[in-house]
Amino acid sequence: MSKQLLLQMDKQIAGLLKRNSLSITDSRKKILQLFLEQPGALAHGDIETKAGEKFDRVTVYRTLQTFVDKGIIHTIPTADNSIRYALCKDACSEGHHHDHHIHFVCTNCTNTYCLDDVVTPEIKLPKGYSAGHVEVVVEGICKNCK
Amino acid sequence: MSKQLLLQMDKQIAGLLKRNSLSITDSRKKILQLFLEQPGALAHGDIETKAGEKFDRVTVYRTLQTFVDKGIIHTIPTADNSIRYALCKDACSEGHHHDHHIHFVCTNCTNTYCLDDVVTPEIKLPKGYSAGHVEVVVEGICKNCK
DNA sequence: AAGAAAAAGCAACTATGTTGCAAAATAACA
DNA sequence: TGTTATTTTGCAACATAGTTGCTTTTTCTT
Repeated sequence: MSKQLLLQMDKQIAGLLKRNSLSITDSRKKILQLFLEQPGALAHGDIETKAGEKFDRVTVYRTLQTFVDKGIIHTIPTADNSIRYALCKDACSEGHHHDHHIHFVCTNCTNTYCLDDVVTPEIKLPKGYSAGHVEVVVEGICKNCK
Repeated sequence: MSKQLLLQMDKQIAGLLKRNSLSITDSRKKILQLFLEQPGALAHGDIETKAGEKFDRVTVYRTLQTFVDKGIIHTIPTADNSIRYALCKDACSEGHHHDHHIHFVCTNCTNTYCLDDVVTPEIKLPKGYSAGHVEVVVEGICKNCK
């Protein structure tokens, strides 16, 4: 990556942190950068591997938690019990997520993607049940692997 | 539970194990019984607590894995990263699950239910993506808690 | 009932996640 | 810009979750 692009990204990251009234620290910058560079979602393990040489495990956990609380990233549940995280779109704000898109897990490359243009469908529930949040995860082959 | 009902359940359990060519052991019987008694899904922790005084942790892990492999139970992913297990309907067989129903997590009682009558909707994916399995988890209030 | 096969139990280990506290970095402000 | 207050980090210790190899016990087969 060019020096200029790095500087630009640094500004973008700093702005994102400021907007969420978070202090700007090395670990937060590094972890946000990982998300911005990555098209899909990241599992905690990925982040620890990629950023972990520089930062303590605990810091990674706490940083991710902070980002989730602030609505900067959101979690994606998967069948193999490994939570993945992905950047939220602008509409998300603290304590008020708008994650009405579905998630896609590629069984070939194992990447997880947010399909931001695919909204979760209405689900008709049996009598007596009332729906809150609806989570849809589709497994299949992504466009890069087909 | 009456003695007669227990005997009947024992027969049902033994049959289920035999049909899946599994040997009939105390732990398998006990764990299956837990699933049959329980309306909702069970997390590993629940099972370890309820059956764990009698059985080794490792046995519980291996038994659940065996049941999943045979298609006797299936897993339900949840947002809090705790896999839950529930009995499969008859249509499931080894390596070939027919879990086209959705799952419901009650935010009040925290129970997880299979809504067997609610089938997963068709999802229209962007160009290039091909869908395999679709997993839908709805959060809300169940009919017992409303 | 005896031998073969499968499963359970045990021990040890790895991975994952959490908490309290002291040290270091960041922010606020004179 | 330097000083203090606040926030965040790193460390240590702990708690929980899950795995693997191996021996003993149980179940199955005949």
